[in-house]
Amino acid sequence: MAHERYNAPEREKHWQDVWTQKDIFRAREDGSRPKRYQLEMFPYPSGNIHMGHVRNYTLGDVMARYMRAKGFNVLHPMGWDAFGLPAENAALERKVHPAKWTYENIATMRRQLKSMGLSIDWSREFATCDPSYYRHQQKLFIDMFKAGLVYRKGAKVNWDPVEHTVLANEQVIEGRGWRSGALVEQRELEQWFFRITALSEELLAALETFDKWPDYVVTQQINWIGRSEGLLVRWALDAATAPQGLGEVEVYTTRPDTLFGASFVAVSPDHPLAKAAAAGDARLAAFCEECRRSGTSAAELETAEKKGFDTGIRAVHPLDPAWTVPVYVANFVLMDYGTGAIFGCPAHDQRDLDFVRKYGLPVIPVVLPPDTDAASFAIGATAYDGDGTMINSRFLDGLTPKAAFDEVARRLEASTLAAAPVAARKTNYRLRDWLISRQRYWGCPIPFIHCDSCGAVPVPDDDLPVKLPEDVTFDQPGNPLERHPTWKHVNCPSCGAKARRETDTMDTFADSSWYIVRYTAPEAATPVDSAAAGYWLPVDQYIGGKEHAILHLLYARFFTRAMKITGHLRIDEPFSSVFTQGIVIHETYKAADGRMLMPIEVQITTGPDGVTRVATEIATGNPVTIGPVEKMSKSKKNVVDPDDIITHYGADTIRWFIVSDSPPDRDVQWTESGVEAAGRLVQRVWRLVNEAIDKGAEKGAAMPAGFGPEAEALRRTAHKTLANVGRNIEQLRHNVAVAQIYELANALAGTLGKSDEGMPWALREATEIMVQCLGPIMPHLGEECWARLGYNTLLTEHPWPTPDAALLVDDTITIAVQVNGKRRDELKIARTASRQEIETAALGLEAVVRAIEGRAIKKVIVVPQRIVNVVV
RNA sequence: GCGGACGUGGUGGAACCGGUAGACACACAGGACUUAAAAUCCUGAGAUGGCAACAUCGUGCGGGUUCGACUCCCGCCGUCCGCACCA
Repeated sequence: MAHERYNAPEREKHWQDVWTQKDIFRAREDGSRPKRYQLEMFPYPSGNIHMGHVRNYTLGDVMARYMRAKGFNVLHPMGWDAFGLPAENAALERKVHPAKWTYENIATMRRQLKSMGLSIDWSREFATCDPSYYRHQQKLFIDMFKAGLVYRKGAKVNWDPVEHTVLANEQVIEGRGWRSGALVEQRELEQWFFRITALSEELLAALETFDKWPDYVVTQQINWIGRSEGLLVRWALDAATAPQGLGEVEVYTTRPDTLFGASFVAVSPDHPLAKAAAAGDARLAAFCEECRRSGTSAAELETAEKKGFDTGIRAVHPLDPAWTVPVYVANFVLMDYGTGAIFGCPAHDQRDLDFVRKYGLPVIPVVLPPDTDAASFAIGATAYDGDGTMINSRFLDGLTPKAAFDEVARRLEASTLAAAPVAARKTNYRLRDWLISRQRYWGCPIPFIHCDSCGAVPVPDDDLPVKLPEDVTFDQPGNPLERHPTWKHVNCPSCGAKARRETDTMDTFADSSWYIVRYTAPEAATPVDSAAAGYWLPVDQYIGGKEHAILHLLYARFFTRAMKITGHLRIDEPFSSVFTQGIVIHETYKAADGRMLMPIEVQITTGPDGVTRVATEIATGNPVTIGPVEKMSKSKKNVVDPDDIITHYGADTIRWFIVSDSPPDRDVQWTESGVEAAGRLVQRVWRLVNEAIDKGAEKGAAMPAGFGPEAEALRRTAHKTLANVGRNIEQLRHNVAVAQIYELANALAGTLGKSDEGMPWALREATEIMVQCLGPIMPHLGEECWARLGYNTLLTEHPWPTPDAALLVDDTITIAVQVNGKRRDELKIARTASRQEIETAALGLEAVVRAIEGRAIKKVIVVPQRIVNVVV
């Protein structure tokens, strides 16, 4: 019987309408079922969805649909990370208001996401730029301020004098603003900070329990927090050389064991000691100024020379009052780490060694590497930072560095300088407080009012939200909020005097740090509905790009803890499990005249050798060079528009292809032939299902008493596929699940023409299993087949079947037989066969006898159900 | 420099806890159907030698452990990513 082709675009629309009408993806709290909060990182509404979105949301949707079928009460929401700079740039370039631009993009992208057939609860959708969202963020901000987790302080920023704005480090290119080209100034501005460092230790400690996070993410977060154990050591300054009023300098060190190898002390150009010394020394002042001016970009730092300036001041060694070392101002000492001052031990620190070689200071080795002769040990061009035995260190000699560390700490803690202990143990962190002030319009207004007498006063609850004014223009540089005629002029909520509204807005990372919580009750009058949050949180699985492995995840972790401290939440961590997906890559194409071409402008054929791929430009017929496979990007032009694929092939095809072939955590290469294969599979499944229905048993027919071998084999394949597909989806190995569904489809196709006892029943069973297995990945086709199979219920609402355990293990198995580790034959034998039976059968195999060549058998290793190895 | 990941046919990848390497898919070749094409279906295929049976080699390179290594250990090489003067 001939069957119509499956009309994907038409049927997909139909099933999406059915799902919407029945409202089946709406999530409700239900204590009778286990909950599952499945979340993918919400998109920035930049204009259109791209393949990265398709991959992200497909991976999550397959999981959400599978978990739903497994009986979980699933929350799977979607929203918009809608504040941000691109909207302001669009306003600048196209004279369109950021809100209009943003909401138009949201409308487009919502339509595109819906065309993918995602099982999203759209009733919970929100955009972070909506006052109904950010008013609660303002409330959280004020509560965090009251809890001491928000504060203001002066901070150095990159100031663009033309744009009148602060620039991120990435926006400073060779010392100039990326947009204006103006020389960037370092300005000290009062800025708002989150006190994330207050939680350094607990943010670090909890990482140890993250067994369902990628290891690399945990490692990167550990490094980012950067805990180190050290000692604060106060060095007295030689009074004869020190500036007036300065008696000491405090350094931070993780290697107090190497103190007897010290040859200098160095301070940052911004250190008070440097400033005091520069006050009386014009050349030093000029040196400090030069250090401040030099770039802070990674590239510049890498090549920057280690430079120092001898202040003439001498510092007294804390373990020997008779020993002094010079104090330098050095460009490589950072003011905002430790104390902004260090002591240098060149023998055991490469950077110190480089510095000392330049300025001719002594190098004293104090750690002797193992199995090295003390008399001949010397430091050349390379510092030694390994373990060993202390030497040249008086009372430390012979100790390990670790023991020496403790001994120095003990002695210095006990001795005093100016009536206080010389040293104290100190744990330091690389993590800095989170600067969130942005001198921008399109962000969440910071809800504070500056009053000359009361200081920074929070906006009262009743006055929230502080809404962005809509009547702003972008025709001049700077922050529109600053120059708005009325917005910032308000009265102090505390004393009533004339005051000034804060015009900074928040870093958009703040918006995305708690949206996961808001999804649990997006309409709640308070930031959090504790019943809803208590039911749904934490997120059971979070899926998104690797680029957010550090900051976004860390900030969301911080917010969760801060919301607990301020009484909004009762959990510590937002994500039980995190998964980071790879990117979508594609070949690049270059025409002879150097133009990059898009994939749709290029036709690929196979060359005369049958292997080489040949590309031609469709419009001109000219040859095209196939370039490297790279991340899809507009500049490389190697982008494929998801809309085109969905229109042409349908959503199921794009979903199937994007999870095929490559493991989800690796990059996936988009190929035209791969999409065609996915499109073919859609039609093939439809044909197979129809043919199987023609030849199969009626829906609900009684299971026959027995099955012939062909029917039995099909049943085994079907049940194994069912078990494997479920397991692989749970482990986010979608590509393997896809391969297994192919295997079942192949088995079904191979069995269709065969007649065997019980075959009609087995055909229907295998077909239903295949449809259910592909349902989470190709939900529309799944529904269509399900209806064709005679069901008037939805596949989406049908429980995931339990495989028959008896069919998952074979009675007869095939095991390999090796001779001296080389496979020589295979053996079909009962699964329950004893070692002796297996050995006898294996030794009787003709190929095995031949391979033994009459040699004496030393031993036979038999691993039942696995392998036999004959050793001769 | 520090940290992390990866390396398997022409291609993407599979291989559970150390047990038949190459599942599945792409590309390719041959065949069926067709006047023909498209679509579809079937078959083949790691490399080398051989008509074949079969043999040898084979998971980046070099060692090691083991009856047996893509898998574990040691040392290299290469690619990619993150951080980067952190005392």
